[in-house]
This record gives sequence, C-alpha cells and structure tokens, in this order.
Amino acid sequence: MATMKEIARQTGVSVSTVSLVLNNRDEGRVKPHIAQQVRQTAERLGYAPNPLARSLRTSRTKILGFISEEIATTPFAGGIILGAQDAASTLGYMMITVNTDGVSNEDDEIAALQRYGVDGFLYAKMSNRLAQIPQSITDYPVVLVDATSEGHRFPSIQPDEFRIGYDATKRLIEAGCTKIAYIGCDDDMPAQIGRLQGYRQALENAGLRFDERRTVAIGGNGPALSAVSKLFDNEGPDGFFCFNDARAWYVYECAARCGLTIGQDISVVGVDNHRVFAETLHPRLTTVELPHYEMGYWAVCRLVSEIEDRPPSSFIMPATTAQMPALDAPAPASIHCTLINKESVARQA
Amino acid sequence: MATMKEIARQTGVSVSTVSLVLNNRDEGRVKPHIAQQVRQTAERLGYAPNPLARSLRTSRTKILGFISEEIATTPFAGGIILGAQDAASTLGYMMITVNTDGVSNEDDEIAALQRYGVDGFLYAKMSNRLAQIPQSITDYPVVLVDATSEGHRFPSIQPDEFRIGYDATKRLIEAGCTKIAYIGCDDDMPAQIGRLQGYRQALENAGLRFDERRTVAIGGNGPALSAVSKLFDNEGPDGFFCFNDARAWYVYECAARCGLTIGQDISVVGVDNHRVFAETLHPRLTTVELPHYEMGYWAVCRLVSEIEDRPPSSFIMPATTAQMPALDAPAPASIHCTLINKESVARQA
DNA sequence: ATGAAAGCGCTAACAG
DNA sequence: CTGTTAGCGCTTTCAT
Repeated sequence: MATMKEIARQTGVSVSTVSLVLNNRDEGRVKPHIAQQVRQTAERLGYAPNPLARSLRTSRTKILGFISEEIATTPFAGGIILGAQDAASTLGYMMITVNTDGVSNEDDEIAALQRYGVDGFLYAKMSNRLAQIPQSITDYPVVLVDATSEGHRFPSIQPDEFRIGYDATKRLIEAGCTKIAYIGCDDDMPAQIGRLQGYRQALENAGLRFDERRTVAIGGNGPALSAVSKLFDNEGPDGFFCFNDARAWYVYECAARCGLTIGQDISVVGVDNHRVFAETLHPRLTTVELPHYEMGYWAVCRLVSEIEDRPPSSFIMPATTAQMPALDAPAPASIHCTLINKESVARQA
Repeated sequence: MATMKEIARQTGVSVSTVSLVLNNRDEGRVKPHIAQQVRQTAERLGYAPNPLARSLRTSRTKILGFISEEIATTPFAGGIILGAQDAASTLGYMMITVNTDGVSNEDDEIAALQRYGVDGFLYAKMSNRLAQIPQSITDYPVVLVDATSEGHRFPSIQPDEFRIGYDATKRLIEAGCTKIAYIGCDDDMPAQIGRLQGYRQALENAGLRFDERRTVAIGGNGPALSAVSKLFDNEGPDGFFCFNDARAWYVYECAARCGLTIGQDISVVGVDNHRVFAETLHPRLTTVELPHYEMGYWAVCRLVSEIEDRPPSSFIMPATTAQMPALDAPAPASIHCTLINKESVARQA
C-alpha cells in the first residue's frame, strides 16, 4: 500500500503538499503544476488513503452504524440494507450492521459501534412504528428508517402510509369491488393508522360507505384465521386490502375453503412487507410495493448530509420508480409507493 | 473518552506500563501492585481502547468482512449473519457486510473492505454451491459459508447435505410412504448432489427401489409446476422430499388441485432455505432445518481462529440443537441438521 | 506557495 | 520491572 510519504518522496515534495492536493484543498495554495505531478504519482502508485490513519486524526471514520431489530427474522430488511449499502458505498462510507434482538444487547452493540467511531446511526424498524431511540445515540446524527420517533425528534424515512391504503383501495374500487374489506393489524402503529385512513378516504371519495364490520385487526395466529373466516361468512366481501402479505395469506386460505378464486370471484391487494411471499407463492396477488431499497438509500443520503453538514440536494438519487419528495421537505418525509398490478384484482363483471 | 495517557498520568506511571497491563501482557513484567492500580484507574475512568489507534499500530482491525451475493433477495441470509454477528461480537470483532450483486461490484466492495483493513473474509452463498473465490482475497484468511470451493482450498462451513436427504427420506419411509418422490434442483451444486445421494441411500436401506421417474429437477417457474403436476399424474407418489420450500410449494399447489390433503393423503418434507415460508404459510410442512445461525457462528469462530492463529478449540460454541463436528475435523466440515416434525408427515394407513 | 513539525492513541523495541 | 523512544499514516497549524 502506497503512502503519502512515498508519493512525497517520489515527487520531490513534502507530505503536507501531497495531503493538500489529494484532498482537493490545493486551490490557490499549491501550484497547479506541482499538484498535477502529485496526482500523477498517486495514480501511478495506485494510492488509496488509509482510512484508519485519517480517522485517527479527524475522528471521522466514514463508517455508519445500522441498527435493526430483526435483520434475521424478516426478508424485508435486505432491501433497505441493500439501498443503504449502495448509498454508503457511493458516498464513500462503509456500514456496520448490528442486530439487536429486542433490547437485551442493544446497548452493547451500540457501545461497540461507538468505540469503532461510527459517524452516525441508521435506526430501522420493521413496518412503520413508533421507535424508542436509545439515549446513547441521541448525541449522534440519527436517521430513522421505516419508523417514526415521538414528536418527530429525528428525521425519518418512511413510506407514505396513507397513500398505500388509498391506492390499494382505489385499485379495488376500479376493479368493480363494492364491499371492500380491510385486513389490518391490531397494533396502533403509524403504518396501520395511515393505511386505514387511506382506505377510508378512498371509499369515501368513491361514494362507498365505510363499514367497521368489514375491517379486522389481526394480531396472533390462530384467532387471525377465524376472524377472517368470520368476515367471509358474515359480510361476503368482494375485495380485500391486506395490511401485509402474511395477512393476505389468511384471505387466500379462506377463499380456498369457500371455493372462491382470487382474481375472479374476489380481488386482493396486499402490501409487501414480505414481498418474497407474494412473488414466489402468490403470483396473482396484487401488491403495493414498499420502496425498501429507496428508503435505505435515501436514509443514508440524509444521514451523510447531516454528518458532513452539507445540503441534501447535492446527493444523487438512485434511478427508481418511486417518487422522492424534496430532501429538504419537512420531516417526516414520506416516499410514494408503487402499485404493482397482478391478476388478483379482477374486474367484477 | 479516557486515553491511556490520562490513565498513566493519574496513576503516576508511563503509558507503556498502562498498555502492558491493559493488554494483559503484564504477567511477570509489571508489579502486581502497580498493575492493580492501573486497572483501577482505567475502571474509574471508564476506559475503552480506541480501536482505530490500535489498528493503526498493529494493522489488525478486528473487523471482519462478510461477502454475500444475495442478502437482499432471500430471507435465509439473516440467520447466518445473525450467528456470525453474535460470534464476532463475543470475540470482540465487528462485521462489515457487503452485498455483491453478481460480479459487477464485487471487486469494488472487496477493495473497500480491504482499505478499511478487515482481518479476514466470510464468503457466503445461498444454498451450498461451488463458489469462485475472488483472487483479491486469497491472501487473507477466508472461510466459506454454505458454499464449497474448488478443491476445498478454503475451509468451509456447510450443512451435511447427504444427511439432509437421508433424514428427510427416512422420515417419509417411517411414515409409511412407499412411493417417495424427490423434487430437486436442476443445478449440479453440492447441495443437490448430496441430498439426492442421501435420498437414494435411505430408499436403498429400506429396501425400496430408486426410480428415476420419481425425481424431478426443477429450475424455472412455469415448467416447474407442470413437471410436478406430471409427476403427480404419472407416478402418484405418496411422499415428497423437496429440495427447498419453494419447491415444496409446487407440491402443495398440485395436491390442492388433485383434492389431496397434505399430512393425510400425502406426506411432504421440505428443506428450509426459506423457513419463513414454512412457518408462516405452511405450518404443516415438515422441515429439515438448516442450522443457519450455527453456520454463521461457527464460520466466524473458524475465521478468527485462523486470524489469531490460535486453536479453534478455545472457542465457546453456541447452545444449539445442531451437533457440531470437531473444529479440527478435516475440511470440508459439515454440520448436522435438525429435523423438525410437523403434521405433514402422515402415517399412511 | 511549500515544508517542518506536532500529534491523534496506541504498541513495541530497547534501555536502564 | 518500568520508562523512554520511535513511529503507524494522516491532517493541520505555523513558519518560511
């Protein structure tokens, strides 16, 4: 590994000059001619700065800490991590990802990250919920991903939950459904609240009545199926908006039992917190796709902009179908989601 | 952050003494009395070493690079990463995880990891397959996870593929199945080969004839389902050993179409490369559980043992149901997998 | 416009 | 046994 010292020696200048040039701080301080030479030698030697040495001096590591509760348990996290990783990579950062199962080891992991001198933290949840940010990281730049902090103390990147509910329901309405059920979540997280609102709004706009009996709040496993089953029997809905794919599964199960065919007798739209389910197992499930990759990507951009104290607008966004709001939009910023049509939304004759 | 210098000052000794003590190299070199004092001050000041400074000196970072192709796309990776993370954490290491989509960015990511001075690499694949280890990391300690290198050049942690096939098939035989099908993979990876061998051996041991017509090699999507469907029609198997859960799904689909009930009319055993499927969607699917967590954990132990050049036996293994072979067993070491019985394996009347 | 020198926090020879 | 010294590679005053 070539060092600055070596470059300095071979070019016949001092280390400080090399440092100046290689950090692009040479404007008007080093003769263009010399600068040119330095750059050449650096190039020739295949110079790459030693991040450790640099960090030791600057106490900036260019390492980001990614804290997530459930990397292991859900497939979704990958998309976020991937996007974050890409952004980090593009911006010259590395990411250390730690997994905190609940709270037991959270402090330890954070302490470790801090010792390694991370410049800031990403804090990600599964499904947009209220997150309790550990005291220990509040002095650092922090950006939440798919999560919300109380009082919006921290910038957060989250999907446009209202829009998810609205779009999904609208799609069902367009397909001709008139008795649309919402298979929701029994937890009062922002995701649930926002999607339910979107659902109601879409119904209202279409002149359909919201009927509480057509919504279920599902938590566990056993009761869940019977709740959906009961909904089938009592209300006979012709369309279903499902909080996520796991919940959509219950609809599939019940439909099968009743001899109904998805995309023909009833229509279903799910949200892909577990898109992998939908794609592998239920190709006919129409899905509102969460922009996980983009959320990760954007979160890192936001975080780095905070760390380096430069305007967010200077970042390049990934090519994506999801529309991004302006980065300087008031928090909580939210990302528009994409609706992927599949055959499961039948036109009701 | 307290430094050694500060400790030295407050204790009235020199930095070197402090360094000696705090690195537990004081045995017979520093008066126990002094050492004691040093430790106390360190404790009092809440001293934590600065890994950067240390690394700069030792060129050991205590950072491990984890390279995986598909963190994003499959849920399985989580288990491995989690185990690896835990082991790393226990052994005082951090892990930087990078995702290489195919080969395009692999070299860049590796270069980045190298600049950050990782001490070694974990190289993980999805499903045990032959891995092409990039030239650039061959000078580092490398351990493969759920993968095999040509000629076993590198130590690798992989499941006992033969045993997976053997156990799964044996389970079906015990359930009374006589016409057992193998829904396999159309790729010649070690996982496929080993499991198929196990399948054949189990049949043979039970005095059942191996019949090529009862095996399918499945690749893509469309053809896959029809292949399984044909198998149903032509051979009418009463038991199915499926390469993974995605393939098990085809069996479910066909069974449903034929009006057969899993766990009653036919029996199914799958392998959980995607356990999440099985648990959430198919509670009745009997699963051979791959010890992902353990593989990750063990891989890191192996890697660190290489890095620090100390005997592997000095590591503490995680409490686990999966039996681990001796760490100094000849490579490739393989881990025994656990069979999880569920109702899908019916006793055939 | 350039270089000398100090120092980030730590480790490791080497003296004493 | 303990302290002195040098230096890892880089950034950053401060002289020149």
